[in-house]
Amino acid sequence: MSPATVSSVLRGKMRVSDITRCKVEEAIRQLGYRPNAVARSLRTHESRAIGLVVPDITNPFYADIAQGVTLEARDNGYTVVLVTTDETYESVMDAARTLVDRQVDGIIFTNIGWDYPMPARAIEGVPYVMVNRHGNPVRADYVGVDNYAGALAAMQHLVDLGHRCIAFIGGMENSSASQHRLEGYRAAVRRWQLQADPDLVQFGHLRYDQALSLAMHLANKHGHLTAIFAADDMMAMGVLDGLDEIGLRVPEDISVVGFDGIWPGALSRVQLTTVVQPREEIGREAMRLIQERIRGFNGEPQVVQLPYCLAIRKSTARARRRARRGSMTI
Amino acid sequence: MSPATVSSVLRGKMRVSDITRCKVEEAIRQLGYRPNAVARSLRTHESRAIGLVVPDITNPFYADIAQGVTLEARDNGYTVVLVTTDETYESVMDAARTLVDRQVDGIIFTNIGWDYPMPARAIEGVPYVMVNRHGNPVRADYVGVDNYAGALAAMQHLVDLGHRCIAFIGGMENSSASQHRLEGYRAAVRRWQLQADPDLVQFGHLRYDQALSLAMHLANKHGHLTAIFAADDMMAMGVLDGLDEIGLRVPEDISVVGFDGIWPGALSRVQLTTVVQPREEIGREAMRLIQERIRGFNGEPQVVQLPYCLAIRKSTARARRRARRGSMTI
DNA sequence: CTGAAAGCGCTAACAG
DNA sequence: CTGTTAGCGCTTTCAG
Repeated sequence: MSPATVSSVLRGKMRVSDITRCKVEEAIRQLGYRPNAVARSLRTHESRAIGLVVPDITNPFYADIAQGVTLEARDNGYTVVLVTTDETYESVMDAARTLVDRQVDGIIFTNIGWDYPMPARAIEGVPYVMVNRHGNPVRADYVGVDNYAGALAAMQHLVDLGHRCIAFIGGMENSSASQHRLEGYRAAVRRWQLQADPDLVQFGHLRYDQALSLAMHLANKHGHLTAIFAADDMMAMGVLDGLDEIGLRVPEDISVVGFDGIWPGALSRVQLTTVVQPREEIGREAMRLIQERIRGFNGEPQVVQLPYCLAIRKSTARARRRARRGSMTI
Repeated sequence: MSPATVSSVLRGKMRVSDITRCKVEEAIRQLGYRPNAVARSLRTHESRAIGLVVPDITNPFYADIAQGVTLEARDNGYTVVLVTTDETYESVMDAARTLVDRQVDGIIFTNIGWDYPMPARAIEGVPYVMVNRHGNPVRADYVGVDNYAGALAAMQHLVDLGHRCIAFIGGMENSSASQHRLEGYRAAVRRWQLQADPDLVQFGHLRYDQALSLAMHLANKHGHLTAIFAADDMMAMGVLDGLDEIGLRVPEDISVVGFDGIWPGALSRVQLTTVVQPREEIGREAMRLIQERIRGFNGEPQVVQLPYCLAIRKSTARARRRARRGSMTI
């Protein structure tokens, strides 16, 4: 039996008679034959693998996205090559190069800086999509939520509760997501004429510990501060813990809102109010977009904004004047 | 210039003169040439890729292990192919087949059943290591902690606090990790003559929601119950939330101990006492073991037990008789 | 020290 | 409908 015939059977081509097809299938079963995907890739220039670039798989936000990507990939016969970066341009490009060298059919980038000169030479010709952050201007397909509107909704919620002095703790300054959330915050400050002190805007670089100390600093310095809006849940949880540390109660003394909707925020002990993103669905959608491109779709960059949703839990409440620490109750 | 020469330069062979080496390197830079890893793999029968099989990347325990694997892989020029399973034998074998077809150099399996007939035909010849669970008997390299001793330490801590009626919520029954933790629990029951009721041992299958309802059930049914030892932190957090739900306070009414040491348990709102495993290090060690095998090491299966550590936080306290719900305080 | 040639396992194009 | 052939891009003998 010729290799070409076997190949045809495997690929389900219609050019082979039912009788030989059966014989081939039988032989395959007998010998336990498994085709070599690497040889196939070399020949067809298609690896059926996609690269997934995340800064930190340890953060449930990315883990959830990875879950979505992985499931959707499996359903479509794709395999996922996972690469982590340290958020620097160099490491992202390294990741891209590795992936391209391995001939992945496409790359999904999550959370990379919007000032990166993508597509760089490293990924010439390989389709890619951006998740959660996009470039400036948008040069590739993007999936995420409307960060501006989400932030505005969070702020609106706080304003409805009577808060007038609200701090914002942002993530990475070179990220479209952070910038749009900050714009949402600023729009709210203008629209409802909230206290507008530049010192109320700080950047915690998406890190729990930085947010923790920023929260302590802000709360101590600004006696009127009654609410903090953190640009992601990791930071929001840092804020919660920082506030605990200086004896401030949430939500009685200070309200806290996060962004993302990772599961630890929903624990009954935490009950973080937050703007929840459909993370797994974002991952799946990214996988769908990349497949379109792989199949040759060549239209303008698509921007897919999935719906967010404000989960009002127990970290927010009506604004009340804070009792000063160490003073008598007024 | 012949391809052979270029190849020699790339592979750092000593057979090429410095002068041509420079010329080649220059040309490579000029043309932005990047070698095709797929072609190389086909030729050398080495893909420099390893497969990582996890049940659920969304669980921080696996995410942390994946982080360790990924970092160690990157440091050694390996790439990680991530596959998720649904914990069934079939899906694990599917994952293995996919990985083997793609010619990965080795596979790291986390948390697969110990009754699986590994090595199965699917992975004949491809080295693999098991993380957190091993087969029965041990047929491959394994990395984890001493689950028996860890469980015993957790129990000892509870006994030291005066607890005599302690429930155990286990994970998967067909897992070595769960079984060893259960043995630790049973040894403690015998050694310190604790209350030994078979109904105090339940299985929550590593799921938050199942542990949540089991905790409510156990606490309601067993009035003397003063402590619960959950076989992993996800379940322990379910226990915490279940207890909250029926108005029981932790640790005043009931103490809770977990296993793993995932970060959400350390939040100041949660403060879960737990047996912490060095998860990232476990991932790194798994990657190291697999590389030894890939390099041809062919000795007996190695069992690497990394040190655990009991983190005593705020979910455990001295045992006290519980006030019965709805009754007056005694 | 360098080049020519063979071939990894597969698929596509072409003949029979 | 089936078999033969050529090559995907690389590495590795083996000659020169």
